[in-house]
Amino acid sequence: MKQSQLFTRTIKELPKDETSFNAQALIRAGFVDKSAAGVYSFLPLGWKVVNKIKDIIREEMEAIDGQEINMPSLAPKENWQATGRWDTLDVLFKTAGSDEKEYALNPTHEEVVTPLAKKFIYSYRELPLMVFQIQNKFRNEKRAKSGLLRGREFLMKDLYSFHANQEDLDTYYDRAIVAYNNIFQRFGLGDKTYLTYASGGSFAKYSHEFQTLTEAGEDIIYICESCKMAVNKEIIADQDSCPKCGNKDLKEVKAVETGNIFKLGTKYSEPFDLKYQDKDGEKKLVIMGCYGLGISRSLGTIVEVCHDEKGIIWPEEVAPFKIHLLSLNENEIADKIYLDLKSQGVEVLYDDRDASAGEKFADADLIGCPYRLVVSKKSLQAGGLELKKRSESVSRIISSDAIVSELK
RNA sequence: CGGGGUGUGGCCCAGUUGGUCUAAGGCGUCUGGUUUGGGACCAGAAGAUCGAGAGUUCGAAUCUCUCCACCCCGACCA
Repeated sequence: MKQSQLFTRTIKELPKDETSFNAQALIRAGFVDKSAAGVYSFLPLGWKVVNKIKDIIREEMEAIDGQEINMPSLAPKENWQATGRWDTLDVLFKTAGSDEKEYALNPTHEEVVTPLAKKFIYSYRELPLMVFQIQNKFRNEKRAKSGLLRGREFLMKDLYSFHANQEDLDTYYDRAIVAYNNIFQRFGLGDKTYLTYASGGSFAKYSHEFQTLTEAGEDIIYICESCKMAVNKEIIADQDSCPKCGNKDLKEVKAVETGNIFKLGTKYSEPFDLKYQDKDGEKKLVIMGCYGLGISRSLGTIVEVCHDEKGIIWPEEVAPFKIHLLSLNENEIADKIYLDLKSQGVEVLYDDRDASAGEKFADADLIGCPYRLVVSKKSLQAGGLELKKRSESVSRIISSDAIVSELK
């Protein structure tokens, strides 16, 4: 992508109506635009990151036998009345159609996926079944805050699993934990993300959250450093030690809930009467699990965790582009390198603008691609191009012949 | 939802004891020229219902009332 053609530009000054780092950096660097409190557009750079995140999630969900689907954002009022949540869930956006039929803008999809599953699950032979989607969710938060960390419309992956019995759910749940760990590892958040015991609501003793350590988070958790588990403050009263090793020396930290997985049991199969016929011929309630992961929230979290005073430092797997190629008045040579890299499938953002060196360097730091490649008189005299990692301060010269093989 | 704060060209802002405000400056944009290793310089240009509505007044960005939006703290967060 040529930066001269890129939709949106970087801005020098901090947006005055944002104080969270993720929102400031993402707006300044041109990744997102805010249209209302907690409602953001993703611009080309931001959407590229979203798609990297989606690809990772998709791979890991398919690896645990999830099948991707897409459910509607609108759900008829009756679905939400069936579980009683039409009246009790205060974050539910409600809207009316022209026929005065009322709908919910789905904040989660148990009320949609359960009746959907009912249409296709009849026998134990169809279980287990796992479906997931990556979709916009709507929650009418009393107060949207912290940039992308708490929005009213946001991107989320939600997977739902259907099982014949509790043991099968338990086994699958553990596989999901492994998949989630892989995902956060690939996001570059592995070291900072803790599997955390949290409230299970009315239907299970505990749920598990994936909490990523950052001061920008609004949750308080207690971490056990020896086994990398944590306990959410909300349940610390009944769980004052590490649930895994019994360690009582827990450390209080702030974190953001990037994922949350639940054993739903029959909470939703009951109201929708989702049953299957077992080997013995008996009709039994399907046992369910749900597994959420905030995509836009993860994006914001990555920015909170991976940055310095100059800007974002994208982990390689989620970076909008691998390389930021800067031409300092050497567009002829840079054009060629750009085309070479592109033809080899290397993702390059090429700063071909007629801008000063200082502006290009500042933008490269702000946007935060993992590698910066500079073509200038100076670099050519030194024997090629200057290559620098965004995360490091040292640079080195590589010959133009070696670039493609080095960076592919 | 309670408390606090802020709304002035696309962005950041000055101006608010009412009076050359016919709204200043910086960034960005456009034109011309000079520049090019850490957000360059010169000259010129375009761009504003001063958040909205109502009111007070000879006169309102400035005062009053109502409303709206955004940010922060708190509460809330299957």
